[in-house]
Amino acid sequence: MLDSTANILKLLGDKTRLSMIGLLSHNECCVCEFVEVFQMTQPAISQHLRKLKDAKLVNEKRKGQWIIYSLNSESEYYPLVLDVLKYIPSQAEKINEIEQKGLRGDLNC
Amino acid sequence: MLDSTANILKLLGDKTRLSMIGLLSHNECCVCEFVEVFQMTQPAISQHLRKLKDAKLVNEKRKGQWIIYSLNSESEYYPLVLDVLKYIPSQAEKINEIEQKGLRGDLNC
DNA sequence: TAAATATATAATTAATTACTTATATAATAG
DNA sequence: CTATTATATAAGTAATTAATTATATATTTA
Repeated sequence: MLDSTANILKLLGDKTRLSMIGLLSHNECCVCEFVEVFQMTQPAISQHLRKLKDAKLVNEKRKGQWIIYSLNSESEYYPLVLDVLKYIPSQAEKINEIEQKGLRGDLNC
Repeated sequence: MLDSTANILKLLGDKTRLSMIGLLSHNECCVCEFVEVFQMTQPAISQHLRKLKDAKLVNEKRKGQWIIYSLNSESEYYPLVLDVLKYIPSQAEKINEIEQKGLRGDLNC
C-alpha cells in the first residue's frame, strides 16, 4: 500500500500529468486536445497518458479515429485523486482557451 | 499553484520520504532513527530530509547532539499531507520495531 | 582539550525519467 | 485502394534523481 501510493503520487507529481488529471476531472479529452493545451509533441503526450493508463488512473475508449481519455472513477486511488485535485486551480479554462481560439473545432474532436 | 503542488507530490512520491512523513505524523524523529528504520546510509537519509525541509514540509530543531525532525503543521501543504496520509498504512509500528529491538535505547535518542 | 557521536555536505556514479525523432498501426475520406 | 488523420510505440538522448563514499561541522563526554 505504501509503495503503490508512492507510485501514484509520483505520477501525479509531474505538472503535465497533474494538469491532465485536472482537465479530465471536467471533460473527457482526446490526445489532440492535450497536444494543443500543453504545446508538446504528440508522442510526449501519449507517453504521459500511457503511464496514467498503466496505473489505471484513466480509461481510454475509441471513438472513430479518436481515442478518448477519461478519469477512472473505479480506481482504488480515485479518492486520492479527488483529494489532490482540491489543491490545484481549476484546469477548465485551458479547454475554454483552445475552444475560443477555434482550435478545438479545427481539430474536429 | 499547480507547479508547486506537483513538486510536493513528487517529494511524497518516493517511498522512503512518504514513510518518513508517516512516521513523523506519529512522533518527532532524529536522523539516527530513520537510519535504523530504513536500513539506509546516514547521508542518504539526510538528503531526503533536506528535500523535505527545503519544501518546508518538516521542521528541524537541535536537541543537544541530535537534530529532531517534525512535521511542519504550519505548511501551506500540511492539509495535503494529511489527506495523503489517509492512503498509507500507519508507520507507527516501524518505530515500535526499533524500540523492541532495543535499538532506539542503544542509540540514546 | 582530545575522542566519540550525530549530522550535513560535496563529489561521484548509477538509475530513472522526460523528451525527441522516426516509424508503425488503425480508422476514415476520397 | 490510397491518402489523410489520430494515435502508439521504439530507440536514442538529455536531464534529473537517488545512492554511495569521503569529508566537514557541531556537540558531548572523558
